[in-house]
Amino acid sequence: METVRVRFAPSPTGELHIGGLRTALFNYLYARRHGGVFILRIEDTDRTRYVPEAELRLMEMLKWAGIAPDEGPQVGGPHGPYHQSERLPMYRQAAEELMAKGLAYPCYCSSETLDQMRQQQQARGMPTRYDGRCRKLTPDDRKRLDDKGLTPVVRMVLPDREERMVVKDLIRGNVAFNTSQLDDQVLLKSDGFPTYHLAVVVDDHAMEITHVLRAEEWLPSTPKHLLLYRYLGWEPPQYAHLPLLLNDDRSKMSKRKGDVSVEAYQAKGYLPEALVNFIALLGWSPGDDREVFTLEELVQEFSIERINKTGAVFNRDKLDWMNQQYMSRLPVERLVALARPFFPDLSVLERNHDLVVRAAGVVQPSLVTLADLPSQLELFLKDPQAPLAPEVDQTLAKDEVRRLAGSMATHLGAVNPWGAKGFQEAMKTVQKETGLKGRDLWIPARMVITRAGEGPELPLVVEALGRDLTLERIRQAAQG
RNA sequence: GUCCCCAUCGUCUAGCUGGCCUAGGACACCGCUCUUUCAAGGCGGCGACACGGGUUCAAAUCCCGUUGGGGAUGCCA
Repeated sequence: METVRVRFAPSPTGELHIGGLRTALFNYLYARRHGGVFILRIEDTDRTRYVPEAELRLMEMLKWAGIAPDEGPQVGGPHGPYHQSERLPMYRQAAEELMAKGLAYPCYCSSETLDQMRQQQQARGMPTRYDGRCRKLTPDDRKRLDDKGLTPVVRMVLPDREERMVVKDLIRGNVAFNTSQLDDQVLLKSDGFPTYHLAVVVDDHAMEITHVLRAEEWLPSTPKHLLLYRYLGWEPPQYAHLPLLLNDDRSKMSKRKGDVSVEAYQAKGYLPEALVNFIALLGWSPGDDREVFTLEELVQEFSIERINKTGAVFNRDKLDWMNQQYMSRLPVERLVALARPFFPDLSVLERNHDLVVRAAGVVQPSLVTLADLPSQLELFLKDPQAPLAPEVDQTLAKDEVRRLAGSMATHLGAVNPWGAKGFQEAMKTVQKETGLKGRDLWIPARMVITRAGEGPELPLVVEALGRDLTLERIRQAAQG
């Protein structure tokens, strides 16, 4: 059996879209599952939308997600170059071959002419298609137009006779189109760059792509591609059109309503493993109730047969849950290391590394994203001079609470070894001595130690804080 | 407008070769519990086969239609 070769072919027009990441992921998974090759090809044929930074960042994002390509601009490979802008001669040659065969022709119509044509057609309730007027141009006509300084585009010719084109889609089955609904598609633009339709066919063939896994929005243009394969005498790849990722209102996922770029989720503190796991489950499922998968497990389980046909809404709540799953499984040291970019002041982190790690272990189960860690750690690292919340300030100002703090200082000072258990024991003595109990004891005690009204279980906080810090805070409260 | 795709809880989905489905799981929501705080955790609850026709002893599962949603209709990808 031939080696599976699949590609992800984004255009560098901005940040990598979540939908793009999912397409890349499915291609990656399919390649890995079948011992194939995953290729990255940069479709930079639209110079008007080109964003210089985009390509590099896009590749960084793939790396971040753990799905770096086997062949592509950075890694190279035997089928390069991997930028379409560097493959112009190949497209030109294909276009010329088609023109020589009478399967393509130069078209001199201006965009104004085309706009008008479409408007008129729409007004009459007709399908909007190029009417083919430039097909009839004689060599003399063309020469005259060339001499006028016009640069034509190259359009493909549709079959004379109406014909049924069948796309064999691995996900949707056979999908039939009638060539009478197709258009004399532009293949080469007047700037000499190819359109997507020509470039994708030429490149997929040249790069020996066996399977095209791409978003469903491409399904309607697949018959054009099939026609081109036939015109050029090439064997088309197999197609699988992936269900779309949707906004809450079920329209195609886009900016406007929430974040759609991978960068945005990285910046919010989502873990790549969680994001990948989450989007893998959008449009695909393993067939049982498992939901948490490593990349390796996804590779083992993945199959095109289990991709479904319906578009999937990108649900942030579930992503949060998924991220939390991964957050809670992280080794604490790693958690802290990954969260570094989210600390406003790294020096605090460095000065208190051991404390930070112990404290991170305490708050870990309740973290949703990496970005949550700094704020959750605040009560462990709080500056003694920092202003207090009004209700904390009021409570700590009470004589009764000063006495409580005094009692705590005495009895906690004697705790040995230091820890949650010793703290509990000592607090029993404090309870007897002060006569305080229940909420009257525990809420002020919490405030004495953490200077906050809420937080993780106090014994755990105390254990993580350590003897010295805890006692220091208690003494400060005792003195008022 | 035209063409194409799709249709199970609010969301992601299981169900695909019809009977094991009084439709399972997860997220969200609600309740209880644990916790002398807030979360997290544990337990439970709410909640769907779009509609109408067929086919069949039997349909969420097959067929047709309707409705609804989406996508495509660019010298963008």
